[in-house]
Amino acid sequence: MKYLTLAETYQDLQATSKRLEMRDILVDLFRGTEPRLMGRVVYLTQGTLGPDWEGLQLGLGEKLVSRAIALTAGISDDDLEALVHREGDLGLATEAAFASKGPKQVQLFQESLTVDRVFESLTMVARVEGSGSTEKRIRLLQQLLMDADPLSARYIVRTVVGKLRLGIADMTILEALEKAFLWAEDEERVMGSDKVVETIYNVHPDMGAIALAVANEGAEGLAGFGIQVGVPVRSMLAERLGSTPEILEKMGDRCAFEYKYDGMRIQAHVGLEGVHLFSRRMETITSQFPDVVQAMESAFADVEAIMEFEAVVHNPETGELLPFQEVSHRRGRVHGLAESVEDYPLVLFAFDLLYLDGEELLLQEFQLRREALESLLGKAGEGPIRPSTLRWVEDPEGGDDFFLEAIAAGCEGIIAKAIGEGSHYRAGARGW
DNA sequence: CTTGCCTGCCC
DNA sequence: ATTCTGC
DNA sequence: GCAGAATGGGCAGGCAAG
Repeated sequence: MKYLTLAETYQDLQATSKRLEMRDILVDLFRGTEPRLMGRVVYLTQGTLGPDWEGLQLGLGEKLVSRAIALTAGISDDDLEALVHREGDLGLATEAAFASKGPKQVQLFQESLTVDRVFESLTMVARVEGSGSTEKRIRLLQQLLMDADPLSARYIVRTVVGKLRLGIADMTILEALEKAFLWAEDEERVMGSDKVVETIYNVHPDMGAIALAVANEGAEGLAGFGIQVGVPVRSMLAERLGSTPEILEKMGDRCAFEYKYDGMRIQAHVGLEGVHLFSRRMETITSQFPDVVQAMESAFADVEAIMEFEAVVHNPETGELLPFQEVSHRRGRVHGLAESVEDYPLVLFAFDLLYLDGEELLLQEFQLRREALESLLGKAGEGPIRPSTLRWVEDPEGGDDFFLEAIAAGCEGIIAKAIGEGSHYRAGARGW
């Protein structure tokens, strides 16, 4: 498959803002794609090269990509900057530069770019490291752009800087996958009626792998993708509500209030093969938190579980909780890990349990998950792992006190959580 | 060796 | 994280 | 109400340059 085919599809997508139309453009693309290529096509359309937890980074942003473009098009940095200003973004500027004096001129003997070539080149860019790697990354991108027609160049550049701006993202791609491979040809349904693919994606957020499976095997391909220790579950998120009446309307008269800790979210997976930690955005952060790994190992031996925590730096002498800024010193840390563990000691407030010893708890009501969590934590004993502070509420009007209490405890506020019917864990959605 | 740009990811 | 837009 | 894009503050690491 030519990359230009993909680029033309992207152009079509940009031409409309109607979501159903966008979805159908993607459906046509997917149905016309060799199954073998579906993983790569979907990753590129997402603007990635693999699942988030694999941590591939291109390591090129606006500045460095600009250098590659200027070199390839044979224009000065200043000229390129002027073009960006005129055209609106770096992708369009590249297209314009290539169209007027593009490298197409030297292209008589080259084959046009394929999806494979683009994907593999970008993967190479992501893999380079060490001294001289910046230069090498730029050169690799330059070589790729050298063979690109103007339209392809627009989207390659946007992919690398991480701003495809197609008007579509995860949800639309998932719906398109569903329609392309699970619906009969020409079938029409209410949008989002089944959401089989999305449901799988929520517990196995690797769209390339899912696309490949569903393109090759249809619905049966989805069988192998259930919730699994070691694979992150998409986080359920909170939305901001301004007032008690709003909370009442959203949650009904009975709900739970919980401290909203000013820390960093960690999804912990413990199992027979060790501990895995993931960030809210499904990045692997295991090696950055050896203290957390150790705490999990000693608290949850012989257990298989997926739990969610808010990690907060505290003062062990006073028990005082410290603000987000403190825990942010630990994010991304590779050097001086032992010192940072000392300097920024963590408390881990457990607030949800998604999986326990072969049992999926995602679909259970909040009370049940909370009970299971507390009983699991009961076995953990003393230590940095604690249950989040929670209050079952009969009368939400009385939430003001709890709010003030949370603020006094060093928290950002409170979170209202629905209970009872419909209070399952809504992975990937805003529901708290 | 130190400094500062650049990138990526947390909120 | 928040804010804005279009459907 | 949802999906997507754009934007902000702040931190650490990797690398290039001095």
